[in-house]
Amino acid sequence: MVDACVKGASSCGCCDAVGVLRGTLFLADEPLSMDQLVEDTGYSKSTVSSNMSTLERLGMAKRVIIQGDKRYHYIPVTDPDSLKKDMTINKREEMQSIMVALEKTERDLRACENISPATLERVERVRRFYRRMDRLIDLISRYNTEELIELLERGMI
Amino acid sequence: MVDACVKGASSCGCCDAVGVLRGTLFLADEPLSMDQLVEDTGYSKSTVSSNMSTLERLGMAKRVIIQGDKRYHYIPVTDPDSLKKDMTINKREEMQSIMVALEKTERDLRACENISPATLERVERVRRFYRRMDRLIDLISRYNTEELIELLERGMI
DNA sequence: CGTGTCGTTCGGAAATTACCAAACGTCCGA
DNA sequence: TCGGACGTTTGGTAATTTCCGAACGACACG
Repeated sequence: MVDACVKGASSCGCCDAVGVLRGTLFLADEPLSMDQLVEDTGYSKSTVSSNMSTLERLGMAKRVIIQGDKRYHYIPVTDPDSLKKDMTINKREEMQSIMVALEKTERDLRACENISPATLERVERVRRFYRRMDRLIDLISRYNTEELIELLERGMI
Repeated sequence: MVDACVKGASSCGCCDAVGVLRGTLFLADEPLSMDQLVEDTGYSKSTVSSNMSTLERLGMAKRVIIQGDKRYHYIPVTDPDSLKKDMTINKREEMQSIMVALEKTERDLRACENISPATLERVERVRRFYRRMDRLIDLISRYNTEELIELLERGMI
């Protein structure tokens, strides 16, 4: 399980520790303090601290306050809506940055004297594609998973 | 433009060179030989060779034969269907590996004596979520982008 | 105001990764 | 069968990244 989290983490550019921490948190029975994470994972306190903040930033973990304990405790984020939301947001940002670059490239190409029409056409086509994909992800984020599946299954017939 | 490709490459776990090569290829007017890629990017022949094969494996570039030239030439893959296909395939594989891990974890938890019901419940919930997402991506891969947008826009009303 | 507990930040060491140059294998023509 | 053009594979090195321990800042309590 931890392995799968490590793989997932590395596929979104994070180091192994992020995956290990996520997996540990995910399998824990109760909210874990930083000391417990240090003990369970074998990483140092500083490593746990910095990587837990990236987990938090990515929306994969949350801090909670335990009554009568002044330390922070972490819980894994597991509700479907949050998970789906994070997925779409990440994908969306990726799309946006590519689209910005494509638009700039298109402008540069047009400004240039001896442009190759084929290249320009290619840039345009890819830009159109990304614009569509962006729109698609936007639409997908407006539905919940159930609705989407139902809608698409209905469309298949 | 090349920058955006580099960012995109690093977001799927590839090194910068993969992005640079992809961007270079994308902006080129014609199919490029390895020598030209070496010259344009400044990387060594060995680096270009190995990274072009990963680009090929990822479905982002293709080899073509130019008449009267025994060297390989590369072209960027830019048609929407291929791009979408690769996106969904990659996402799908990611899902599958997480699901396998979740299933194994669930089995292990059940086999264990003193399991926490809360943990088991959490694993089940997340697994259900991933199963749904997998189904969703499967459905998405069966349509083309236009159809999907139309279907979802219609559903919005 | 000290003191102790927590969590974060910082500098350097260790491990990993990316890259290059050289050696190697393969294919083709002479 | 030799020689040359191409592309791939293989150590070795340089650069990056990860991680740790120590120092630091914040906060609560006596």
